[in-house]
Amino acid sequence: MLSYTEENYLKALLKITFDNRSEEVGTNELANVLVVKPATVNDMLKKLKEKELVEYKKYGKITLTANGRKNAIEVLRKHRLWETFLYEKFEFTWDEVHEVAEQLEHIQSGKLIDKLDKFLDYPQFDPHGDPIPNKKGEIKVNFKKTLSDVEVGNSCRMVAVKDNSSSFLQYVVKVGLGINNEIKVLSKQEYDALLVIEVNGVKSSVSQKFAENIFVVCQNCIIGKTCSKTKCEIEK
Amino acid sequence: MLSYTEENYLKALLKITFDNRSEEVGTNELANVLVVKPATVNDMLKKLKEKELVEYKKYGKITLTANGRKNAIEVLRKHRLWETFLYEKFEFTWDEVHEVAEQLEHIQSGKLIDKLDKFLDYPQFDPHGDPIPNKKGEIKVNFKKTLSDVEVGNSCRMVAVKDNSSSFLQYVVKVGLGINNEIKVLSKQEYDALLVIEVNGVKSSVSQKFAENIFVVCQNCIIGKTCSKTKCEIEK
DNA sequence: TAATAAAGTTAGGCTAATCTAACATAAAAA
DNA sequence: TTTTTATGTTAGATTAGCCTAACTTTATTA
Repeated sequence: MLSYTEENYLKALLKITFDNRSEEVGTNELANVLVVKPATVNDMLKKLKEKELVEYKKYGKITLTANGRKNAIEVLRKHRLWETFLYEKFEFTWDEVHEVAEQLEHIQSGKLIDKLDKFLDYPQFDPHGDPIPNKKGEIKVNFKKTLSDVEVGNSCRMVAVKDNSSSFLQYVVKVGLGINNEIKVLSKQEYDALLVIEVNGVKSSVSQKFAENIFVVCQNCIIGKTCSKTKCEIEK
Repeated sequence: MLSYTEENYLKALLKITFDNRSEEVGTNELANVLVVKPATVNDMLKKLKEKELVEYKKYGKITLTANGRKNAIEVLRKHRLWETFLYEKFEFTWDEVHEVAEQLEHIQSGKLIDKLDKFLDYPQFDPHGDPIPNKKGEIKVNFKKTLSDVEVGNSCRMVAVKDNSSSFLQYVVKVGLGINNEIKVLSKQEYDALLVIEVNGVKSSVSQKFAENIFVVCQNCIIGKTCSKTKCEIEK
C-alpha cells in the first residue's frame, strides 16, 4: 500500500514524462512540481527505489518502473474520473474540480472507482480535455499542437489545456474560450509573439505563454493534410 | 485546519459520548476506540486542549468544547452522507460502506458536502439507521432500547445498529435481520441471556452481546404505552 | 579548457503521530 | 483502611516527510 505522499510523487513523475515527452526526469524538476525542496525529493527517491517504483542512479535521471507507472496511472485515472464526476454531477466549474480531485484521488477502494466509472458511463476525457486511463491502465497520449504552433491565418479547434491551475482556467473562460471552440489566428507580433485570435466572432489578444497552454487540433489535421510543424495527434 | 488524525480523535470522542450517554470520556476508553495506546492519546490531548477543542485536567475526564463538538459533528455528517451515497447510488452493501466513508469523511470541500446532501435529497438517516446531522450541526440523538432490553413475548422493530463493523453487519444479514424488520422475542435463557427470536417467520438464537448491538423500538412505544425499562426514544 | 552556473547529494534538524517501559494516581476490593 | 487493580502520565525512541546549509558533480559558456 502506497502512502498519500508516495502516490503524489509517482503522479508527478508521470505528469512530467507526459509534459516533456521524455521518460527522464530530474530531481529539481520533480521538486518544483511537488513544491518541495530537492533534498526532500532525494530522500523520497531512495524509498521509491527501494520499493522498485522508480529507477535512478546517483546524479542520474529518474524513470518510473513498470510498476511505478501502473500505480501512477491508477492515481491519474482516479483523479480524472473524480474531476468528471464533480463537473458533470455536482455542478463544479472547470477551475474548481482540480483541488478537490487532488484529495479524492487517494481514496482506496477498487469498487468505488469501478462504480464511479460506470456511473459516468465510462468517460474518455475529463473536463479539461485530458484522456482518462481505462481500467487496464491504457491511456491515449496525444502529443498535441498548442495554439502557439498554429500559423497566422489558420484556424484550429481547442481540445484541452496544459495548465490546470484555477487562475489559468479562469482566464481561459474570460477570453471566451472552451473545449471544442474554433479559434482563428489573425496575427502574430514579431517581437513578443503576442497573438490576436478570434473566437465566436470575438477578437482577443493573448500572450505567448497563454498560447502554449492551450492544446489544439489545427485545420490541416482536421481536413487530413500533413502538418507543417508538430503533428497534431499521435496515438501511443 | 484540522489534521486527519485530529478529526478522528474528535469523532471518536463524540461517538463515545453518544454510546455512553455521558459527556465524560476516559483516556483508555478513547485509546481503545482509536486503536492506539493511552500514551498516544495523552500526547494528542495536549494538542487538542491547546487548540481549545477539548477540556481536560490531569487524571480527569475529557469533554469536547463547543468548537470541538462542532468539528466532530461536521465529520460525522460527512461520514454518514458518504455512507448513504455509497449505499444508495453505488450499490455498496451495508457492511462495505463504513470503511470507505472513513476515508471520504476527511475530504475538505464545503461545496462538495452541500452538493452531496442535495444529490441525496437531504437524507435524515444513514444505511445503519443513524441520524445524519444537518448543515447547522443539529442532530437527533435517539437513546434507544436494544434488543436485549425487550421483554420475552414482546415484539419490537429494529431501527439501527450500534456496532458498525463489517463482521457484525454480515452476521446481522445472516440472521435475516435488517432495518425496520419486526422482531419477536420468543424466549430468553436464564443462564447466559441467549435469546430466541423470530424474524419474518424464521427463528434464530442470538447471544446477549449480539442483542446489545441491535437498536429497537419496542411494541409498547409503538402503541403509545409507557415502557417498563429504558424509554425507547428521547429527542435531544 | 577552465571558470561559472546549474543540478544533485549529504548531514543534521524539526514536527506529527506513534510506540514501549516505567511511574503515578484513583478506584475497587479485601 | 490497606492492598490490589485499573487508569492515566511521563520520558525516551521511532518513522515519515519535510527543512536548511554545505558540499559534490555535471553541464554550460566564455
